[in-house]
Amino acid sequence: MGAEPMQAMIDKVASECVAVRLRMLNRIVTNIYDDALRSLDLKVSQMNILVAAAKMGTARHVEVCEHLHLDVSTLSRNVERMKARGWLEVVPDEDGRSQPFRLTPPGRKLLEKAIPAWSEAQQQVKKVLGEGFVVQLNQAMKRVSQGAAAS
Amino acid sequence: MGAEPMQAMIDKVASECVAVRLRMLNRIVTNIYDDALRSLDLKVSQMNILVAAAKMGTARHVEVCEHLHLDVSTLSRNVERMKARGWLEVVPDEDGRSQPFRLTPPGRKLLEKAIPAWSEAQQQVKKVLGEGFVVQLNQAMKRVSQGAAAS
DNA sequence: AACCGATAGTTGCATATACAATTAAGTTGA
DNA sequence: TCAACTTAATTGTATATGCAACTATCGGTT
Repeated sequence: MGAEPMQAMIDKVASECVAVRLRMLNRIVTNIYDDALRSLDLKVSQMNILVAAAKMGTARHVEVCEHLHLDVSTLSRNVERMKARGWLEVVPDEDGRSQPFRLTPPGRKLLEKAIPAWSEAQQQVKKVLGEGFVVQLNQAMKRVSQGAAAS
Repeated sequence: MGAEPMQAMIDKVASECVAVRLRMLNRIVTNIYDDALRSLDLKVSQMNILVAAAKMGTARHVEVCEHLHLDVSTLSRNVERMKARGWLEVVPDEDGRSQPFRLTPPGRKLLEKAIPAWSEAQQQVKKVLGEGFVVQLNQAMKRVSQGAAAS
């Protein structure tokens, strides 16, 4: 395997690289959801955070990051933007280090308005990607979530 | 389906949204490849462009964008960075609008050095995601590439 | 009480991404 | 020929992302 001519290896990368395809699909799918949400001035990345907050009630950064496999600095900036828009608010906490946040009423309202648009995008994406892909995606995420904890 | 209580819908988004999982997996997988390539000061996003250029010889922006499903403005900035690093160069063209580019010798050299690191990351990712996922990913991309042309 | 290590978030910096608007250049039709 | 349209790429603006370094706070030890 190590002695293949270079051009063959380049062809192999082009035709087999998981990252290329996953990143492409991510761009395509993200754009479909973002299109559906555009009239609400909401992006799917932010909707994910709204949903996480809605589920958690009071959300700590680290918990959300573990849940979404996001770097804490990324979440910090995202939450900042969403606080500025009035969708999230900080909840006081005895621990002076932590800045747990929760949905504001306008944030919840927005999430409720977003759900019909989400449903359309979700349906469209499932149709395009196929049921088999969705099943495998869920399984892969389960595996990764377990494996990531171990590393 | 339209009359479900809101909390149930939020739970549904949290548990079923394809975008959430695909974006998570994209972050995780991208980080694995980027880790493997870090010593070369190369990211997998840029490696993808090097590979496309290597395959195409002389690459026009629009062609690369169609191939990778990338917005042209995104590619423009990426190519800009990679030209600045000496990995790509513009090829003169009769059409004054087009700025086709190709690998420079250092760009090719870098790509060759990157391939062993890529192989390790690729192997690791395939093991974590499972063969079933990779098969479905390839199929989904085929479907999307055809469907995208029609839209 | 003072120090030390761990933990929670933020900030500096760089890249990646896309939409909208713009610039530049080619093409076409009156 | 020149105006209108089209095509190729860049630029303005904003969000998303992650690594490294930093700040602030908490807890435990001495």
